[in-house]
Formats: sequence, structure tokens, C-alpha cells
Amino acid sequence: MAVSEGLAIGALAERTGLAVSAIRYYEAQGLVSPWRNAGGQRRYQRADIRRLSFIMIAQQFGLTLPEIRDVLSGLPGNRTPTPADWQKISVGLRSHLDQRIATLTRLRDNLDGCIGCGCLSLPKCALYNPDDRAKSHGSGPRYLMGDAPED
Amino acid sequence: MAVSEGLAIGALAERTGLAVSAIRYYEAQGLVSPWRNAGGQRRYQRADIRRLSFIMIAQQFGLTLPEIRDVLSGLPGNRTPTPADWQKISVGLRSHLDQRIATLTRLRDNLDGCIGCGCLSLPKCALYNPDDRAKSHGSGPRYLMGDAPED
DNA sequence: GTAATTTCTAAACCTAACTTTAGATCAAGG
DNA sequence: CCTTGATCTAAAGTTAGGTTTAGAAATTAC
Repeated sequence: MAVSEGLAIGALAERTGLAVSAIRYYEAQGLVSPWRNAGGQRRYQRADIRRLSFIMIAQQFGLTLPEIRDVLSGLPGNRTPTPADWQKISVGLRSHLDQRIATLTRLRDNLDGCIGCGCLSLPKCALYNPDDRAKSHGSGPRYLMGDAPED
Repeated sequence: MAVSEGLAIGALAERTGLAVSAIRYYEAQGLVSPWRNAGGQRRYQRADIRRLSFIMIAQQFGLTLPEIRDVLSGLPGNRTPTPADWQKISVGLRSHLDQRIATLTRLRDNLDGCIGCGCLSLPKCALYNPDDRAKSHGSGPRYLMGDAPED
């Protein structure tokens, strides 16, 4: 009953649509842990297809790789995750998404009242939201401020 | 009636909360166009405070600098923008934001039905969304795929 | 008039998330 | 056995959005 030798990285890449280089990168970031065969090549479990799919979806939701690694740590380490296991960690994803939607919705509402009137006069205006984690790269701006319209 | 000589870059930085280096960077990207004084230093109009505020807000909304440059090109070039001018270009921002919210909401709904059940079986699943511009950096993955759960 | 600030430019550096490259080794087919 | 294709590692390159650094010139303050 030849227990499968596992998937080669190329096969996994084909199944997930990820580049081979990306899969190796995820390993370097601690997101997947293949074993090595006699020749030193990476071998993956079939369950890793699901794991990589999850990573891709979580990225669409705006999570960073370290964040995804943390979420994945909620899966059992001693056995293949069941649908129930995946469901469990998906709850975290869902709330992350809820928060992002709430933030954007709030920004939109503020936009209607603030830029909408043409004043852009922050921080009187609610668009002044230093606590929003919409900040992506670099160090970014710290606050928004305009002055009274006078021309 | 000493018409003001314009704002120095440091003053503009103070008014907006942006770093001096960021303002120079925005100029390099074509987002602001100061003039130079006799000594070669940049001088800004008061209206540029508003312009930079707009840039910061648009960034919170997820627009890239080239996108923001395009939106700003909707402002009149021959005179100081009026509140009505700002309102006009804000409409584009608003629709951009609406789209992002709609995309995320759709993702959330799909999450409930797809990852929620633990199957992660894409592309049968609606989370397969190659057209979403949630793709941020690098070249990223092209599609999502899992296989039938069998363990 | 001199010292302390600002500002100037160009180039290098930074993070995230990868890709590309180079040269070497492994695995599979005939 | 030999060739072709897949994989390996390490290091450098890429994009976005900036920051940091260095040395020089302009401004401002006293």
C-alpha cells in the first residue's frame, strides 16, 4: 500500500498556482514545513495544498505573512487538520475582514461630510484617524491638517 | 501689500504632518509642483496644504500615488481650486472606496460559505477572484486551487 | 558678521513579498 | 549510461513609498 512519498515542490506549485519560488519563500517565513527526501529535495503533504490555499485567501483579505503564520498556528500540529480545524481558524479571518470593512465604511461616511464639502479642514474633520491600520509601508504620515479656506 | 513669498518646505511639512522628504518625493512623482526662489529653494502655495491633505486621505483609501496623481489632474491648473473643484474630484474617490467595500463584502460572504465549511475547494468556490485588485506588491499568485478532501 | 538652521541634490538604504540568476546536484526517461 | 528536466542554495534584483546620509549652499537669528 505504497504510502505516497509526498508532493514535489513543482507539483505543489501546479496544484496551487503559486510559483515555486514563492513556496520556498513561505517556508523561509515559517508558513509551511516540508520534509526532505534522501536527495535533499522538499516533499509536501497533500494537506499543504489546502494550507497554501488558505494563505492565498488570507492575503486577499489583507493579512501579512506574519499574521497568517499566527493564524495557522491555531491548527493542530500532530495530525492532518480536519474541516472543523479550518473552520476554527477561519473565525479569526472573518473578524479581521469585518474590521477592515467597518474601517472603510467609516472612512466613506466621513468622506461624504468632509472632503465632500470641499473644506478638507482636518483635524476638525473625522478623517483624522491616526489609529487606522490602513498604514501600509514606510513610516507614513502621522496626522492630517488643513487650514481655513481663504481664497 | 507684500504678497506672500510662499511656504518653505519645512513650513508645509509642519502644516501637513508630512516629512520633508515625503514632500520632495511627491514632487518627484508629479503630485505637487512648487516654484523655486532666488536661492533655488522650493516655495509652495497655501493651496498645496490642501493638496497634500487630499493625497494623505486618498492614500488611506488605498489609492496608489499614480492613481492619486490622475485624480488630482482633474483640478484646474490655471487657478486655485475652489471647494467645488475639490468636491468634483472627490466623487472619484468615493466610487473607488465603494468598490473596495463591495469587494471586501463579497469576499466576506464567500468566506462564510467556502472556508467556513472547511473545504477550501477552489475554484469551485467563489473566493477564486483573479480580477480583484487586492494584489498589492510583487507579482503574486494567479489563482487558487485545492483538491477534494480525502483525509 | 558669524553661528545655527534649513534646504539642496544624489545616492544609498528600508520593508514586504517575491522573482531572478548562477552554478551545482538530483531524478527520471530511454 | 546519459541526457534532460526539476530542484537545491545563496545572493542579488524588483516595486512602492519613503527615509537616511553626506556634503554643499542658502537663510535666519543674534
